[in-house]
Amino acid sequence: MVTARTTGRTDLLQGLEQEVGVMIRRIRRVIGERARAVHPDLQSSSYLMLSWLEQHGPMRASAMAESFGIDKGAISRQVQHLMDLGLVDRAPDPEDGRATLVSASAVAEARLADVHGDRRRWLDEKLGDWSSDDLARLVDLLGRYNTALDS
Amino acid sequence: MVTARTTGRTDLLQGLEQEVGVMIRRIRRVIGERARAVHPDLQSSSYLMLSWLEQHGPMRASAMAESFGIDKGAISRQVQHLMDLGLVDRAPDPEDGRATLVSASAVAEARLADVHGDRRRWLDEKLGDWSSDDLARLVDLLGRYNTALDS
DNA sequence: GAATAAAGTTGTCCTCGACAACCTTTTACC
DNA sequence: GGTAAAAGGTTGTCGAGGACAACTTTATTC
Repeated sequence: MVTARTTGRTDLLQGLEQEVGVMIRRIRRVIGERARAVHPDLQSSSYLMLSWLEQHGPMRASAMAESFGIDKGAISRQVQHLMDLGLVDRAPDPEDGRATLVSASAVAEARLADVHGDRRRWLDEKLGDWSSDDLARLVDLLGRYNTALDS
Repeated sequence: MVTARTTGRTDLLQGLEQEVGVMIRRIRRVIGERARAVHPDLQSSSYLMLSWLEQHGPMRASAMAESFGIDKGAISRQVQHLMDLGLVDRAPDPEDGRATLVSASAVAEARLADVHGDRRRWLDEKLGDWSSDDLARLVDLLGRYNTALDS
């Protein structure tokens, strides 16, 4: 198992890649459960998008495609999915007739608030022994890592 | 944007979830490129599995399913894919007639060594400003996070 | 020695992103 | 001011890849 004891940078990258690989596979379950808690038919991927919308406010589909680094066609379908479930609202962008602004609906906000409560309980259960410092460090490092991959 | 300044634990979880979501989407591209560097027809997912095998030595399919937390059927197909490309070897498990031990082939080891060189150059380019400490911390925290998700 | 469990394989289904063609609106440029 | 190029979205098609379940083969258990 790769741990912090591993000193070489090459080995660290190796470890990073593997943890990411494991994470990609494992996280699906957790996100999936959370998505179903918001709405039984909500897809995992759309849940992440909805959560993003809730925190960042109304935005264009193209901006989301940019943020997530995925195809605009995929975004379009996700938004449609969220519309079907009544979890997002769409409004024409006053600044650009081609664009529409997507935002989390009131229902979605309420459901997400519930889920955040559940998540808090989950946190206490699974990550109870983590300090807020560790948590903050992980979020910070992940954010920097994501940014670094961008360029 | 959520940063380390965010203090509440609930907010931290929110940030973690979002960074993980972004990461999952973005990392696919990088892993995909790396996979193709090992073999043009190698799938991303199989690359991660191969890399795991190289570092952890021969293991059963069931052990991999356990490690990755995915279905044994998926593992079976991935191993088959790697066999088709000549990147893994299979040997009967002397301790259990039902099981087979899967290991990275000599060819795979050689290719992976090349790719590790490339990855090192990529590291210097993208994460050049990261300290080994930061890298080690990220790997460690990710590992602990993955473990926490398990239970 | 029959019942149960575990290791793999295979078939079917679903999620989800990539790529490309296309339509609409906006912007740029002459 | 009119045409060309670019940007925002939608939709069709495809492939990767995991979930679930049925099934075969070999171990284990009582």
